[in-house]
Amino acid sequence: MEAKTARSELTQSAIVDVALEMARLDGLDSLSIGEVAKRLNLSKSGVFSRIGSREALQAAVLDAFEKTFQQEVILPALREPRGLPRMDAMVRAWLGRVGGPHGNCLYVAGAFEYDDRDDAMRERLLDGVRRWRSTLRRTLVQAQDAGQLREDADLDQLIFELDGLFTALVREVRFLRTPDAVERAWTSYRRLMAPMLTAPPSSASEASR
Amino acid sequence: MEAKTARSELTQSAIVDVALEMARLDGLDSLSIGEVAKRLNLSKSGVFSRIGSREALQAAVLDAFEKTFQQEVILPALREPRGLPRMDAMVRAWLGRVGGPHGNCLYVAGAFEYDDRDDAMRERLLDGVRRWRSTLRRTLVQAQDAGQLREDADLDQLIFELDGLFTALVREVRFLRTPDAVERAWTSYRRLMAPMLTAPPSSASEASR
DNA sequence: GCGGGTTTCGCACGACCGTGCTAACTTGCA
DNA sequence: TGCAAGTTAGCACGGTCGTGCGAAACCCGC
Repeated sequence: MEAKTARSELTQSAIVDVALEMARLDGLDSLSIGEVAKRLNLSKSGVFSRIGSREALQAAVLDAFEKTFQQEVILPALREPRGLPRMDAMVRAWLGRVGGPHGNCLYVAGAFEYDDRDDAMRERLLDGVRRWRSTLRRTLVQAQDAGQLREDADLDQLIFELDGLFTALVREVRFLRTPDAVERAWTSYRRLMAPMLTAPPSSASEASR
Repeated sequence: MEAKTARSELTQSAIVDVALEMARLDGLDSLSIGEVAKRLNLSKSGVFSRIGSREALQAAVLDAFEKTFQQEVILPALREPRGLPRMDAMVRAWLGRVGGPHGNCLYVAGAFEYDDRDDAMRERLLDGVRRWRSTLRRTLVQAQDAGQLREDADLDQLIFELDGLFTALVREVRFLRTPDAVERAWTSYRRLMAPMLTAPPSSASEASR
């Protein structure tokens, strides 16, 4: 089960790669070992012996997703200065992702697969979402510290609306397939932030677009 | 397959009832005929012969959901005067639903099950969402006609944000299980509408809360 | 009470699921 | 080169799935 050779690690990561791809399209819950095996020209038990169990595969896929999420959304934003610019960068990266080919977000779509459940996978998903939200919060607090965001801004409310905007965008792009959905989301973001800003010199949130 | 007796219609509706219940919890896609049969103490083929096929059952469930949606959200609002009051009533009914035991919305959750597909069920779901949005639009237009909503309000943008708010709320309540999520959604709704109102005498949107 | 139509059941089929077990294969080290 | 360890395949098991088909049960009009 555990990887002990270079080769096994290679197939392991190939498995997780293709499983992540599948989970993005059909959801974490409809991952099947047999289908993964078919796409890799492996035997079902070959895949199984590598990953240990279906649930372990789902967990590994979630980890892999978290990694790409960090890579594509959070890490680039860390190159921007703390506070609003970093916030804008994160939002820009997030919105950009949804438009792309790998636009689906397991933290969004997974929420609706596991909402009325109570198992380990739901907890895992929750952890991911909580991490993401605490990153948002940290950035917003830094914006407050920098004097860019009003001190009396209700951060919980703001985070609810921001994460809600992301959720809505995924639905709009992938289900409704509205062509200008990303544009609409940008407009929403600006409208959302504007009243919270401390009389910006030239609307930091708008300028960074 | 078709109902020809009073009794058959009764079992038919019993089947759809329990199937709707199940679809609300686990999603339209994980409906299974065997599970429905088990919960009704019927044989699997008994259920099957009544509904014709799994897909027909899903369609019937969707129709039943639409009916309850009309009943619980749209119909009560029609008793309010056109325009903003009716809009507020619809939103109030919607938000109230999510808090309740049957809070899940197939138009929201289903969107994430069928987003990357291209079959008849997706089309059916889309039709439902489009109907709902056109109801929203009609009400907003009536609010404009009544001089309550600014003529230059971007209705498409507003509808995106409103429906997005509903989507976000479902996730917040059922997945995150944030206790005061409905309160947050109300706050969002008021913030969303406020800039669009035509200098209200005493904020119609707030008063109706 | 009996007959005919309607409804439900029992059973079977093939497909796919996750998971074990054992044998075959590949690889790296002595 | 040979041996041991690690990796994959083959196969089987029990389960659930949707779907068909023929027989049983039921209900209603005569």
